[in-house]
Amino acid sequence: MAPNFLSRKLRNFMHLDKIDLALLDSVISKTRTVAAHVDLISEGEKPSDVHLVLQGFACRYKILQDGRRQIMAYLVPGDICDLHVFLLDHMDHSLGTLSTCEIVDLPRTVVLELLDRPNIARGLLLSTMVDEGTLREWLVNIGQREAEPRVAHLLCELLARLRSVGLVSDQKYTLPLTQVELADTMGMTPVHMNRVLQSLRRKALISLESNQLTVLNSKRLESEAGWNPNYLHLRKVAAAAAE
Amino acid sequence: MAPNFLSRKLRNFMHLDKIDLALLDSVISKTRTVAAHVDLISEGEKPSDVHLVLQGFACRYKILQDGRRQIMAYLVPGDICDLHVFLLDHMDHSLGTLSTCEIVDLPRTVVLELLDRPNIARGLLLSTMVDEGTLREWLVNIGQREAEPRVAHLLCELLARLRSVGLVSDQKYTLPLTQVELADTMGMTPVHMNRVLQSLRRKALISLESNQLTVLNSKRLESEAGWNPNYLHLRKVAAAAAE
DNA sequence: GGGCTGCGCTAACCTATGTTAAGGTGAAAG
DNA sequence: CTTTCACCTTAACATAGGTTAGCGCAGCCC
Repeated sequence: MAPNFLSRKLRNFMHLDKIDLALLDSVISKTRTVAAHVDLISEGEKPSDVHLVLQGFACRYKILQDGRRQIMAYLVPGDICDLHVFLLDHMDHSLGTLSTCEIVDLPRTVVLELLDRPNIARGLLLSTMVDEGTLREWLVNIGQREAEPRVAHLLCELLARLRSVGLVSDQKYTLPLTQVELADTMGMTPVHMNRVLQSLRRKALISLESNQLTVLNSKRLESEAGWNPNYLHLRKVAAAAAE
Repeated sequence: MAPNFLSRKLRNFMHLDKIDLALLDSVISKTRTVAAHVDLISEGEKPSDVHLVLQGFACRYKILQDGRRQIMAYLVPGDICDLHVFLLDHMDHSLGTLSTCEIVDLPRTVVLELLDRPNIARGLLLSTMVDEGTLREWLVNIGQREAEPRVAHLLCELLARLRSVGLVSDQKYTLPLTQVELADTMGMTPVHMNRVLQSLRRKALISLESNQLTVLNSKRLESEAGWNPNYLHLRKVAAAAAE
């Protein structure tokens, strides 16, 4: 059975006991596979389930009148979205897959069941707050940093986030995104995104081919990015033994 | 006594009964005045109280190593920040005043008291979600829009938000910010901020003098901005009678 | 096998925005 | 009354990043 990325993630924040872990395992049993570039829910719709990503990359995004798209968040394995979404009666943005994904739809009742377990509840709330912090950091990133440090920052963040759920080995992770999608994330054009990636490669900070991203020199990449991981609030539990 | 901006705001989302209103009134009795440009809490500190703004403008912001500042949110009268902040053990950003402010510090116990009233709790949760939606919209704004529509968008948002708490009359509101602060909000330089404001004035879309902003032509300002207020989720209760 | 199509890459050119510098005004301070 | 200081304003110049266009390659369909 696939590792439970949700419990892996929550254990970055909280200790979970056997019962918690069993509940989390049961919750992810009904997976569905969603193709790339498919909406899980679209702007304007009434939210129904909470979505949990177990594999692949999904995102939040908005499309403007003129067709420009801004990707506002990546959802990677272990990420759960919109814990409290039931309160709203229409989505003000869309949620869609970027790559092929394994998704779990959590109906309201199941969410409430999870929130009944104190440590799971705290973990989920904390990870919601981390999502918000991440959003704020993205705003800073786009508002203040020039293109190259901006991209470097994103790559550092993904390294940290994916590592926290065990998806990094050897400073390498899968980045199943096209340059157009990266550009729409960073608020720049695909042409410029390409220029930046070339430059990062030329400086031997990263390598990226066929969706495999390797951080070749994390020290320098981080300093280029002005990287400070405090907003991920990951220091709580140092060790996270594999399942 | 000053109007209770918190209950005004919550009544945009939920119906509140007499007991709710009385509780909200009692909660805002211990106000303190904070001078402009003072931190309510700084990055790295352990959060203690939840802060409520009753008058003036405050903001969330971060400062980068090189001294650049990004303002990530405005807190205007009625805004409450970080309902769940007690969960975190250090702030990943700062909270500070922009103008002179009236602030209420809500200790944990008072917050819990508020959350005990179901309609207040739902209202607070909803307004937290609106804050998040606003943050996402700011990301889109900075990521995708050019300077002039970007500023126009901010001014439209403030018109809507301040109107929802009764602080707009005659398409006019108080904007107690310098052009430097506006620039730090919009991810641009003060010089360019000035150019944009001049241009909006020349087009007779706004007037702005001594911190009074008037929207002269909201139709055209909104179309310039690509304005869509759906993310404020304000349509719930149409009427909001004054206290 | 030939033609699409999506994606990465590059070049030449253009423009929105940043940079630097300096003058003007009004309010506060001495 | 004079000085100072914060803020607004404008101008001249510099550049990061946008725009447009085109090539090459790999995978896929017929």
